[in-house]
Amino acid sequence: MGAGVGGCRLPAVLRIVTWNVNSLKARLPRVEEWLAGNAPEIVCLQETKMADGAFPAGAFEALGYEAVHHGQGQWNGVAILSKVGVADVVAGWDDGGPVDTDARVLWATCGDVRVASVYVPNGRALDDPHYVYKLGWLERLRATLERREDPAGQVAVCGDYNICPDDRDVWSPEAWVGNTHVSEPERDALRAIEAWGLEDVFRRHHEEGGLYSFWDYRGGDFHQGRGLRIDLILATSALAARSTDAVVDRNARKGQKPSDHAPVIATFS
DNA sequence: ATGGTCGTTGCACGA
Repeated sequence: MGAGVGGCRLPAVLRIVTWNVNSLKARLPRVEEWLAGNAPEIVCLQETKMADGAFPAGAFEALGYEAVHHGQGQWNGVAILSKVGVADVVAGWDDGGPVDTDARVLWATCGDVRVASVYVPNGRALDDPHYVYKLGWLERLRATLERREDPAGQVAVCGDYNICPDDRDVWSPEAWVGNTHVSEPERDALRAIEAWGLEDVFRRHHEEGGLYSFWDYRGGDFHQGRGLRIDLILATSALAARSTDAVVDRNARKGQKPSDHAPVIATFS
């Protein structure tokens, strides 16, 4: 597909995936298997946990993907894989602000979509300095969108936001009171990003709650249904208007050596 | 969830 006549190389259907793989080194066999079976056009990965020199670009090339990676070593790390081209790559912040040694954001234009793969800081605890870093990081992302991107264009900001947009996205809102991922400042920061002109594509297709993308490895959380929806595909209205469906592939959370996150897949016509 | 596991790298910490 995509090799049509008349010079049109864009596929009729576009699927955008976001997946926190929790170490691409540990996860490569699972990721390769999943890509071979699903073959989405654009994939945003987070927590690759490797340096750029260790990134297995050849494995993705063999599956038909052009790949770009922004890593730092053993923590963080984000990547974009594309069957529809990669252009205008921006790794990290380009706003001239303070140096951020964490590799958490990567941009590329893939076909007709401007794509970001983001790994928002966890925050750790409401009284932890890392929580302040998280809120500042989200504001920096919002300011980058405002300064550099076009809200009237087709933009997808995909990744692990480490925020549950609302209580429908939390297995037990009561158990999470006082924790990160659900606090009002975090949700306000996410809403401020959306207010620039982005929509939660999965929510567009699923008003119901109880559908999650992350389950802690501990305590059998996956089998107990104790999950969070923190992996989001945010799209501008021009792109969201093309969306026909969005799903979480829970099967990828099963079996041997799964990531603690499942891939989220949005389909566009 | 008081913890529970799995990833990193070492013999603890991050998610």
